[in-house]
Amino acid sequence: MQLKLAEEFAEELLEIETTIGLKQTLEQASRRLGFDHFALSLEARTSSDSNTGVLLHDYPDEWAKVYINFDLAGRDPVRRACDKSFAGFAWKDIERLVPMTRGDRQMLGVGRECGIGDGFTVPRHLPGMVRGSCTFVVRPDKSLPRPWLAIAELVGALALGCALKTSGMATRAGNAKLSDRQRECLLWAARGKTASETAIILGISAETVVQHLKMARERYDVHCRQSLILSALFDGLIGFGDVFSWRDYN
Amino acid sequence: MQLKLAEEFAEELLEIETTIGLKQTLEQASRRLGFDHFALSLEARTSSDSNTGVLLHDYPDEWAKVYINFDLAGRDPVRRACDKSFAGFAWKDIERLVPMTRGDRQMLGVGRECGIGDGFTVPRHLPGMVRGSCTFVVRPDKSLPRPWLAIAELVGALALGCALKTSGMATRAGNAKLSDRQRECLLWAARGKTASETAIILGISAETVVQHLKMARERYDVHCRQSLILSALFDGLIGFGDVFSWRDYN
DNA sequence: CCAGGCCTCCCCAGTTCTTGGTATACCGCG
DNA sequence: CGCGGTATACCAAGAACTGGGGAGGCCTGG
Repeated sequence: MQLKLAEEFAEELLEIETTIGLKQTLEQASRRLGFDHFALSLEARTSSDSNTGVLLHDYPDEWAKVYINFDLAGRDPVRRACDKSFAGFAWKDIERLVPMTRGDRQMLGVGRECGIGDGFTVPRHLPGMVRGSCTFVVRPDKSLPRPWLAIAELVGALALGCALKTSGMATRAGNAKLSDRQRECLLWAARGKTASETAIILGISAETVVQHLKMARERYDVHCRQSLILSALFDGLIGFGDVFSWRDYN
Repeated sequence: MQLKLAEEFAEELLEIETTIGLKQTLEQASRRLGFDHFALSLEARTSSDSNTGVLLHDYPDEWAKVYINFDLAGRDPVRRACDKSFAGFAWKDIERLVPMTRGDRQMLGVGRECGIGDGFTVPRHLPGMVRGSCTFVVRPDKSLPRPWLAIAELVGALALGCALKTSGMATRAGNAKLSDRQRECLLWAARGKTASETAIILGISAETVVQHLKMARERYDVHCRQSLILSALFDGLIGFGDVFSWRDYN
């Protein structure tokens, strides 16, 4: 019964092309799940110039103004909790995830005065790329619709995926630009190995490793190792897991 | 009906205290959802110490051996796709997320010969801390149980959260921090600039840039530029947006 | 069958990184 | 006030990387 609702939204979300459409769909979804407000934010992992994010919400104007004018984002405990949880969490349970200061509680109190009661936030991260969250909120006089939280989690995740797609931040996978051997050399380079070390690991000549990396740089049209690794990483030709988890073994 | 099953698991997972208990629960869950195998992995991003990772699975021995002995982790497209998706994905759809080489396809073929057919992987990241995934797999002669994937997503996320708690990684201290200047130099390095180019851009001596990068490497306990950039990128100290969107301007 | 891609190996000249130092100056904290 | 952190600057040796060549063998698709 409830899952069907989720599937409906899933189908809807797959067809959405614009952020406006996404907003409307989320608005409807949050109501049908028993919430009063929603908010979706997607931030590109850039520290400088910004403008590459997505922010959709139907919070009361009052609260939005307060939030922006006082730069509350920097001290928002919900945001901090997003960095600590794999799954969606109720705001009531935030203290189990991160320590709360008096100021934090005060901030939530101000929220309540603006019509923001308890909330359920679905956090998602893609390393090096984006941080996102999708939140569903009830008014202060209501409590969270427990039976629907699992569905909210699914809807939130789908909505975030949709936002990622429509925002253009996601790269659609093209064809692999590198040969298998080239990628292998690149992977060891990303793991911090020098050409000669890689040569020993792969059992080939150091010159060959250099050659593979040379060709790889040429294909990506970059002239240094760092850029090569970053490009391949961004393309998905290598992954953080490939690089770091290896490190744990030695 | 299906959601009830998920709630049951949720309750079970909340009470689990040991990784062994988690393994048993996941084993049961995967069967009841219509899968033949499962695998859960949680990797901490520690630069040096402690083996704080978690790896639980009930894959055929044969496949596990092949995977480890041939270092297939380095060319596993599933792992790479984990860095590109907010939500769970079927292996069949991986090509939409990351490019696949011939070697990748070959690898999946070997998997099939070992009894690993299609799979559904739930990826989760906490920036700067851990990356995890929970995978459910069917035998080569079967196809994924479509109606249960949403439930699998929920169960996977809960299991990852449980693993995070029991592994004790959740509380570990944060990551290395860099000074502003160090980060700035690092950023230009990530953009492919040499030390002397960066020096001109920042209006300081090339030697100073070298010094900043030297200190940054020290803090991250890495000995080369590539690793420094990757670490900072994974920790969210810099982002792809910082590197690539800059590139678009010039 | 042949062209083209891939993998392998080699040479060289020039540039850049890495690592080990030393040094001055500023600032905040206890 | 000293201590630690930060930012700046310099030197030198050795390792590593980059960009320019050339060359043979294997396999695959047209």
